[in-house]
Amino acid sequence: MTRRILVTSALPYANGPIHIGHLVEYIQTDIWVRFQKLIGNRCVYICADDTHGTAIMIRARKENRSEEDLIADMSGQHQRDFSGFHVQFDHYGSTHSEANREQCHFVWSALRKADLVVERSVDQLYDPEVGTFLADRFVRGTCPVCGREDQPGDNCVCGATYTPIELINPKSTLSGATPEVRSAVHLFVQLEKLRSLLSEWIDSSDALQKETANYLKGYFLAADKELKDWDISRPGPYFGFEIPDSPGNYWYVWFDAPIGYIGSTAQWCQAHGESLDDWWRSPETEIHHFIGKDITYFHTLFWPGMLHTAGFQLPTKVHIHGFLNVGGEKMSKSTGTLISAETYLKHADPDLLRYFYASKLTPRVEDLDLGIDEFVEKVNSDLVGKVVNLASRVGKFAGLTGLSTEYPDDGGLFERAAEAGDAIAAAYEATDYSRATRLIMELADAANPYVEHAKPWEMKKDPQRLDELRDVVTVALNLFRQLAIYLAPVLPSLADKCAALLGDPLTSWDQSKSPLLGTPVQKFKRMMERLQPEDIQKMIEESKQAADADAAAEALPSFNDSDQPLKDEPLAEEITIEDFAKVDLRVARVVAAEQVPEANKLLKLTLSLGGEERRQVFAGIKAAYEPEQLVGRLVVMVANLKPRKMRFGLSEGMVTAAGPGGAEVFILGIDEGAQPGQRVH
RNA sequence: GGGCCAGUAGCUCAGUUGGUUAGAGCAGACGACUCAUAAUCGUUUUGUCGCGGGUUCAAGUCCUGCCUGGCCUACCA
Repeated sequence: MTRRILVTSALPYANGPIHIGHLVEYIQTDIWVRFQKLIGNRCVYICADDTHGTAIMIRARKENRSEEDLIADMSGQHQRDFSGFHVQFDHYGSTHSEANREQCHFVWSALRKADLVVERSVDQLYDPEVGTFLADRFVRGTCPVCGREDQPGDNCVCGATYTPIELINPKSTLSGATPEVRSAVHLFVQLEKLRSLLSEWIDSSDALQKETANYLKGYFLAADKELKDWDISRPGPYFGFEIPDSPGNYWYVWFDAPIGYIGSTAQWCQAHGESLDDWWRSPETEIHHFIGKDITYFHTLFWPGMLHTAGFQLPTKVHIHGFLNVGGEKMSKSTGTLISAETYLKHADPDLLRYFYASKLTPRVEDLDLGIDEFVEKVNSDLVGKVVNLASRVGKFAGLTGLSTEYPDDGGLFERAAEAGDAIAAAYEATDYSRATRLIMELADAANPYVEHAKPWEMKKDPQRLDELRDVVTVALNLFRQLAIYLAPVLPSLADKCAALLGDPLTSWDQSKSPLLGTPVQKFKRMMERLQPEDIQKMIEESKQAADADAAAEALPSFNDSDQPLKDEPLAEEITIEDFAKVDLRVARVVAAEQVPEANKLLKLTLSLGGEERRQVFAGIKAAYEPEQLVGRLVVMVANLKPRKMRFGLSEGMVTAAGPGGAEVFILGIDEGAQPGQRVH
């Protein structure tokens, strides 16, 4: 029976590029979807960019462009990266779409009708400079419990948890300003009213891995605790959808993000003449969400509550995976292990990472580790040494012989591999890809000795033995073809290459059950390159450099320079280097500075050009500098300026400075190490 | 503090409801082959199955205590 299955991955946030950590999930999901399609189920893979929230708003401002422009840009990048890793969505939408707004309105009115929404005033920190309320992660300050400085807004390394309002000396990470406490009305969903529904769903639906169900029951749904109300609004300004019956308030990004699954499906339905109800309101349809463990509660409490209230089907299964570590450590920018999809693709084949993740993924909520040596050894040994090599070692003969018209005796290898198909399929179905790849490699391990013992290279030397040779080729390539089919969900491009070699598209799992016979074989081409440890090193190196560059850029103040000065005083006429050389600029040290009581603007400076050389200069900087500030400083002077007799004495040069005048005068300094008397070239 | 998971050969792991001398792949050693991307094939070394108790005719497998490591502990996308 054909199942109808809707599959989603979590929506990537539009505030950053896709990295190899994200890819665990998209590859996990894509493998499952490809598997479902291969065995003939009706399966649709839906995703979208998650675009709303303060972070997007702030970043758009910083980059001086509209949010729409920013998210369009990011969505393009995301889709490019996913496609680079052969992650194939049926539809990729955006939470910032009319389709999604419509669904949000619908869910919202259902929540209102069910009387689940309450209003309450909330005290929150507000950044007066940026003009926005601050989420916890946008505040840092001193821990009220242990006194450590520069701690996050909600907890401290000492283990204490608190609210940002309790922080001592809080600072906004957006502007550095000191936030003030302001109160605003927020809207809450009363989850407690949905307790029995949620309990029952968690208990009896089989939608959750056992450890997740236990965790939820023990922690959130414990008998002695109430489910807290869920704050789903944010006061403006906020990049998102305004709440229709609460002007000035916007839905919190976590309200409209999961609804984005539905909104994006609606777009797909629109484009393909499908009915949304068939996919979200039909008990005939399975709904599978793939998510990371960090967003468990959003998908297992709030989301089912919303779905149920709005009359949608509850998820059939929420598949939760752990995080990616690299070399046993958390990924980090500074060590270069937070490798972006883009960087990876410059140095290695995406299928290798797909295979490695597959070999590590189980149905459990466990973190997985990308060990660099392990990665290289695993993919080279399994994929190149075993699988591809099987085709490669008979590839040259195959062009001559083609495939036999009857399947030869292979000692039962093909049949055993065909029988293994069910167990492999069951492992894919259960998202136990580790098991699936292990079973497949057992088959590959059995196939290579066949070729070894058959000795096709001896047959090739004897024209009399062409039929025998053809039989060996037929067996080897059919065993290879089985492997390619079984691995097709993981390695789509290998399946394509196998199909091209044999002139027979791989479209169905059942093709693994009967051998391909009586057809010619195309000229063999290499199907996969070995991975070199240096390839990975290059990725890490490049990521590290990118991180350093980012950090450097971050450290700089944002350069938002006005164009006014240049307008006030346009550039002078072009000169030659000779013209410039006429001006003798010298480093000089201010050895004395004094007020000139009768002058309105002048200070009298004594400048040293080193040794005994002294110049007396009157400078118009009285309003900007105190004499004491200047003594000892190095300045740049025009040393060959014709001396000018002034009312207070002779001025023997000029100190260079910029600014419109008055108090706005800035003397040119020079970096440490320069010596008085040196010329400026 | 509480909860969950894991601890099996140098490495990554498999060991179904307890049942014969505990397995695979990789790495190592020796040998073979040359069709193949220094790939492959054969033989082969290595384990107090974290530690201590207990149940049983029989425990890596069940119970219990402990040790070690990891993860989680509601407004962070």
